[in-house]
Amino acid sequence: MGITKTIGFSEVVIEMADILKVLGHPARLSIMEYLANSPSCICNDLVEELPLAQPTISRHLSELKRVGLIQGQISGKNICYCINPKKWNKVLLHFKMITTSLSIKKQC
Amino acid sequence: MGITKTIGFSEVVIEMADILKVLGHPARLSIMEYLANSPSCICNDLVEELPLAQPTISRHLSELKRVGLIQGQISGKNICYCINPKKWNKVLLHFKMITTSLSIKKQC
DNA sequence: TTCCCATATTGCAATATTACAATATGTTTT
DNA sequence: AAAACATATTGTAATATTGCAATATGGGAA
Repeated sequence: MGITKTIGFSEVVIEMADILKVLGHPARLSIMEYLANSPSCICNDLVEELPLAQPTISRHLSELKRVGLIQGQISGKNICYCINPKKWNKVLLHFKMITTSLSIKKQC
Repeated sequence: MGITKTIGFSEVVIEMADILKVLGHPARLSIMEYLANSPSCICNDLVEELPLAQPTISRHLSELKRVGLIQGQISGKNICYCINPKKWNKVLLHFKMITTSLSIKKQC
C-alpha cells in the first residue's frame, strides 16, 4: 500500500512520528543543524551548502514548515528561516520521556 | 525519483537520518514506547497491542532492528525484543547537541 | 517598465514504503 | 510424530517520496 495506517494510534504518537519522519532525511536534518548553528538563516545559503537543486531544497523546507519545525519570515528579497524552539523542545521532551521510562525499567 | 541522495552528506547525518526515519512511523514509535515501558518485551504482545497485522509488525520490528534501535533474543518459542540503550542514547545526544547550538544562537 | 534575483510550484519519472494474505520456519506441547 | 503456537518471509498492489527541469511569482534594481 504505501499508506501509513493511523487509526488506532494516539494523536500524540501520530504527530510525533510525522515530525520524526520529516527529520529523517539527510537534507532536512542538515537544514535543521545548519539553522541551529548559523547566525543568519537565509535560505539561499542552503542552496550552496547542500548537494541538491534549489527546487528540491524548497520542497524540504516546506515539509519542515508543514510540521512546524521551522518558520519563515519574508525579509525583502530573501526569506529568513528559523527553527521553532517550541516545537523543537516538544520533540526533545518526548525523547527524554522515553529515555526516563527506559532507565527505570530493567533490561532483559 | 524516490531515492534519497546521500552523496555530499556526512556519515553521521546519514546514519542519524536513517534512524529518525525509522522512528518516524506511528507503529514503530509505539513499539519503542511500549518496549521502554513494559517490563517484559515479548513480540506477541505487540500483535494484540497494535492495530496492525502480525506480518506488518514483524516488518516494523526488523526495520528497528536494522538500524540498531532494538535487539532481539530468542527465548524458547518467543523472541524477547529490547531497546538498545546505547543506540538510543546516541540519538538523544544528537538531539541535545542541536538543542545546545540552538540555545546559544539568538533567534531572528 | 524591464531586468535580475530569490524562492515557490508544477509536472513528471523513478524508486521506496506500507499493508496484508499466504506461506514458511522453528519450537514447544501433546 | 502431529498439533499448536510464535515469528519471519514472500508476493503483490496501492500509495508516498524524492529529485530535478521547467516555469511561475514577487520583490528590488536599473
